Amino acid sequence: MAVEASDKPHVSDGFDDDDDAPIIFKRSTTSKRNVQGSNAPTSNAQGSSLQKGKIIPSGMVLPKKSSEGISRASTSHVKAYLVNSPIANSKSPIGYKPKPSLERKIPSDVTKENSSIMHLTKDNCEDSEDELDNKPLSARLKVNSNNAIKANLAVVKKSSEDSDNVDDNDDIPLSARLKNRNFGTSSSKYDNSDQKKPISKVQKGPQDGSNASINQERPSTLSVKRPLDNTDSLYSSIKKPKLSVLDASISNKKVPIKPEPKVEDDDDDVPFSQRMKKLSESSDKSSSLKKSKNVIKVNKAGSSFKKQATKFNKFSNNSEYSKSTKLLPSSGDGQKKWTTLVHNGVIFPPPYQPHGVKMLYKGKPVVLTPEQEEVATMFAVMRDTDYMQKDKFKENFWTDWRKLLGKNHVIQNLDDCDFTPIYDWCQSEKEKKKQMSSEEKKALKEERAKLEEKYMWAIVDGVKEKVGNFRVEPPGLFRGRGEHPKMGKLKRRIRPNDIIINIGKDAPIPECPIPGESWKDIRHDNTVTWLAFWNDPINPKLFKYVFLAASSSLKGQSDKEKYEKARMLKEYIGNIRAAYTKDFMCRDITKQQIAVATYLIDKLALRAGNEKDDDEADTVGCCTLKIENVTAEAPNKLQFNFLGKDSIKYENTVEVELPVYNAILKFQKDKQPGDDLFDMLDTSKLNAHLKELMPGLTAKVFRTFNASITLDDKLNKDTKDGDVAEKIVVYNHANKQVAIICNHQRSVSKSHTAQMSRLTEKIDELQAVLKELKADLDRARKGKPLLKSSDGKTKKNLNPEALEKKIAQTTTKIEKMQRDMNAKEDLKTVALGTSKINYLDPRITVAWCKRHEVPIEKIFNKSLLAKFAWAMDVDPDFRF
DNA sequence: GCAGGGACTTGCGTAAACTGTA
DNA sequence: TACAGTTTACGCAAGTCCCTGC
Repeated sequence: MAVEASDKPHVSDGFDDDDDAPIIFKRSTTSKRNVQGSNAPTSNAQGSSLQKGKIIPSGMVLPKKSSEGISRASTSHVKAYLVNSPIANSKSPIGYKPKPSLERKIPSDVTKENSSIMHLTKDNCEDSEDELDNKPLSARLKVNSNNAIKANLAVVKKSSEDSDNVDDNDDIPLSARLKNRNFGTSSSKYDNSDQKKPISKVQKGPQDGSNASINQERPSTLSVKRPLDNTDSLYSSIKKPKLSVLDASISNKKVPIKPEPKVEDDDDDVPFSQRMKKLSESSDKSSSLKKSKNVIKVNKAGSSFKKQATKFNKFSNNSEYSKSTKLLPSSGDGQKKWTTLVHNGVIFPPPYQPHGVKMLYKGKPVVLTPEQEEVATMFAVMRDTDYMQKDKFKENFWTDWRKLLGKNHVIQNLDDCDFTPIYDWCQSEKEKKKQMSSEEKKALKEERAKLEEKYMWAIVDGVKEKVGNFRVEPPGLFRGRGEHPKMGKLKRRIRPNDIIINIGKDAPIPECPIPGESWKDIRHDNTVTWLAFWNDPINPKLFKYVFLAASSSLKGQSDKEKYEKARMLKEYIGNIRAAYTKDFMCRDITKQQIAVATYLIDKLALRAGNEKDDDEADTVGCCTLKIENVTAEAPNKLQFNFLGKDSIKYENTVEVELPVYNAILKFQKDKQPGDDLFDMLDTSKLNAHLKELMPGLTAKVFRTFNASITLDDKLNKDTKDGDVAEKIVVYNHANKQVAIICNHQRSVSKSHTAQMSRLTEKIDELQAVLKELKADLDRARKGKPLLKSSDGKTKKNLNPEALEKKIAQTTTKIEKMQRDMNAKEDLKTVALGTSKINYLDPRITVAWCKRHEVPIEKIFNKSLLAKFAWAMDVDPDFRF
């Protein structure tokens, strides 16, 4: 949904019938919340609980507004919670400072205060708080983002300027950079002009049945009609046979629902691919209408999308099976995921080939059996890694290797082992491989591809889909991250009788590729998406699965549902924040802990934090924070310091609301280091509570929501006129903000410093050339002969026009290098990919590219284009 | 209500592939 | 064309969260 900021944006309770009026969100007051209740959430997303007909708990927080959509489900269960929402009925949500409306005060002059606090006092203007309701807390931070973008853009404008504009805080943990931001800043106000545009577009009809939260007051007959100008024509033209996360919420709409045409219902049990074929004619009609509309709008960018579509079509045509870039109808957990499934199982790594190179023990060569040698080689190749500095790694390796050696082996301790001969042999093999001619490399690649071809594809309901990881993991030493207690243990070879295959009942059982062996089991479970699995040899309680690739329809559908659920949170977030704010001072300690934990998850995009076993690395998330992970700094700052997922350090100091600060002090009282901060809480309790606030809501939805809305907001706020390169700078910067919020870090490349030095040198050289050219131009204009070049050579006399051209070329080159250099420095510790792959709704990017004529290939690589094929048809006006 | 099994998503490091430049 | 530098794809570890059975 597009929104543009007015000078005083605020949040309205509902939607104005006036299509042309800007969408205004206004934080609801007590009395209005009941009115909202009549406007059920209709975002095209819904939790599985609804699908399964679960009763919606009475505590459900109502969304601020509904979406236009098509209800395909019963609405009875929705009505139940519409009536009973305590939030809607609450009179004084803020316990410590009674106030009729739900308010967290945003300082009126946040830039001056430089505070990240969200105040609760009444004497702050409602406007500023209202405008923030639909933004992630992180996005409210006072960011130096604009400066950074300007810095990068300035390079384009002023090539000769130095690179002072790059962030100088790259050595600070990503999360810590947040502290420079101001929660509650109005820097990311929606723009009113933006608000208007999309609304008018969206109201023409939901592009994917999910976009819109718009025009809830429309007659129901309108909302259930399948719009002809739906941007996702194929998708839209196909009846979704089952309720999805997306659909159920639509059903919340308290309006009479126009039934779907019966003919479509009959297709419920027909595989999607077949339904697609069946419906292709009708969809063609609508899509052609839609396409013609988009072509006009999209112009140059449109051609890029068309090219992409052609690529997919080519792929599809090459196959004897249909290849869909559209999505399967949703199916919730425990429901049918496929009707027919055919695949060829998995491929095993080749058996170990002994090299016969002898390692040394106390300086003497030792003969090893092939099994012993294989494991010794695994250890030898890790010589240059950090694992070799870790005692636990060596200890675990020694324990497992010793079992293979036997007690009476000549090798009696690891310290006297010298693996250098094996290491050297591996290095030389590596080198040999490197030295192979390109023909040899190509031949090897083709040979491998030929071997693997049959495993690469599965046929799901008649559609050829790529398999993600069809190669069985080879044996190796376990590379647990951080201080994993099992690092270095031998990950044994997986054999066919470790593997359970899942396949369609009528499909041929994949032939076991190892003669004389057989699969552990064959299943025909169509409620799951995995094709095969085996028990993790390191932790047999865990499994390793073979799934379809990210580009598959099944994964795409799941992805889309994820983003729709996050979009739905946008409708609920205001009331959810009000609800937890109310509980900050609750006497019920569990409630209070839930409130504070939810606040942290919302504000800092923390992960939920499941309990962990002792045989895993000691990392934490929100619910598992230990008291030493949070340090209170008077008057109201909290300093976070812990190891999160993958043992990535999270360091951040933020100002919080006083009740949160006090609550943390209370939770820490009388506890010892190592004790849980939230001792009354775990993720299941937290998620159960969240589900009472919004169907399907869990802690991780906040991350998706925060990430996507931040991208949407920043793109729309910061994108200015300019060339594609400038726009990409804006995009990358928005992407960077998201990565910082999510604490997506990467280690600085070893060659970073050298690369920067080289770039600096090159820029200096070009600056010298430019200076010389300018002097030449000056002389040429005066009709004087050119001076000799710096190396003493006589220059060819050029006319002023030619020199001007050269100057322009050199300037452009410098600008590009400067821009690349700034970007490189700016992003050296930030991993942009993770958020792009997992957290940013691709429709935001696609729509932005269309609006601003940026070729989508500049933002999404080949894999992402395939993964997000479902998002490519999005309307240019799409807003998260 | 809880524990644990099970199925999936998220995440970083690195090998492999690709691209630009001399 | 070779090589260095950069980007992408892959591998697999490590999360989240649902479901089931006691």
